[in-house]
Amino acid sequence: MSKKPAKQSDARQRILETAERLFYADGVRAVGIDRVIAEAGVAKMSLYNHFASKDDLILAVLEYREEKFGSMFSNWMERHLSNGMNRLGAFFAALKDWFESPGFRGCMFINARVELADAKHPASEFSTCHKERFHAMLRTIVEESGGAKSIETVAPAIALLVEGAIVTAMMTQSSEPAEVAKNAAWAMLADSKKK
Amino acid sequence: MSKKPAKQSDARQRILETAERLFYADGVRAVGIDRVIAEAGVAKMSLYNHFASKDDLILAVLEYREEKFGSMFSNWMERHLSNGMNRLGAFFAALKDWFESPGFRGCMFINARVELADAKHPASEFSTCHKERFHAMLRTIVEESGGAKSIETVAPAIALLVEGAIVTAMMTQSSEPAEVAKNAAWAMLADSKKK
DNA sequence: ACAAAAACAGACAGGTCTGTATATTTCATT
DNA sequence: AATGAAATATACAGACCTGTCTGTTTTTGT
Repeated sequence: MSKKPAKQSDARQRILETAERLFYADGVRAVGIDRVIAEAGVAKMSLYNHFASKDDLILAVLEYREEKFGSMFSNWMERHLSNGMNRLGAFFAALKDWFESPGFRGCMFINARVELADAKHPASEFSTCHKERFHAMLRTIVEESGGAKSIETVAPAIALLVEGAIVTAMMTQSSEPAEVAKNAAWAMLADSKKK
Repeated sequence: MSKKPAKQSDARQRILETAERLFYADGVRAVGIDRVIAEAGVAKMSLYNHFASKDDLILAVLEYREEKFGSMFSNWMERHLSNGMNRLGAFFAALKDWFESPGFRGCMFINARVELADAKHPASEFSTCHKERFHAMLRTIVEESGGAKSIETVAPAIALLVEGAIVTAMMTQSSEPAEVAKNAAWAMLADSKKK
């Protein structure tokens, strides 16, 4: 008995989605609470009932972003996988899809880390942890795609290529870095197999 | 006759140096004009006599930063070059020196681009141009260091490695990415020569 | 239908921000 | 010593920021 409330608050979800959109587009510092509640269509007290402070909201948004971005990226990859592409190829194709998606402005976790400046800020620490998880995922893809002997050196190098591609795509507003990174990663993998 | 003033304003230089330090450490949005003038020891009107607005100051600081960072990086490289290292090796050694320098917080131009969000902001456009210049310099180093046949593909890939290393070093507060990038760059160059 | 929880609206406090205005002081050159 | 440019100190306007407080209305579970 007793169906637990179970229905997560509606206002909370609207706040998260709106804040993610605004924070990503304009930056966590540039966007004020007033703008979030106005565009989310909620009362200020609703926000402060769900989140202790703006810093708390930023952290919650990043947690939400990790999930949403993860499934978005998975979807892109799935589409390429179902076209017969191998996993690493699908990864870089998805990377390109991301760079070309409307409103692309780089990696939200890097951006938050830069904007907050404080390495001890919970959102900063979460961002660093997200990068670890992202690189671990990339590493399994590399493992599965090429039987590289020296995975210990190849995977971190490919991670750098990907991070560099993200930043360069953001700076130049171009998806070309995805191609450059893909080709370099392939060459590295092929080279690693030869040895 | 008439020795032109010739002596560049003292206050202006103090403002630039102080603003560069604060903007780099805490971010251009987090640091207010009041803090800049307080730590520079100048009057507010002195700042607004030399710079039309804060946006104008940010741009001037980035121009100043490009020069200062360029000579700092050159000095690091020179030291390694005089130890018999080749140019690309010296580049990555200098990169590591930078990562380990006190107060390292990534690339100021990337950071400014992220914080300002607006791609049309003069400081954003300057940052993008700086990256072009930086990558052009890196390309000549790659050309001189290895007789890579396929410089057209190797140089941009190494640029991605470097950008990725900068961002990852900033996120993880570690200089290890410099090593990873160096080894990957060497492997790519060696591979390129084989063909 | 009723009581409790949640969301709403809106004012407000206290602080910070950029940029301006005003009036005084320092200082190099003549 | 006189003059004019530059730097100074300080106050202020107007906007924005986070977070709180006080009520009212809507929704929800029993």
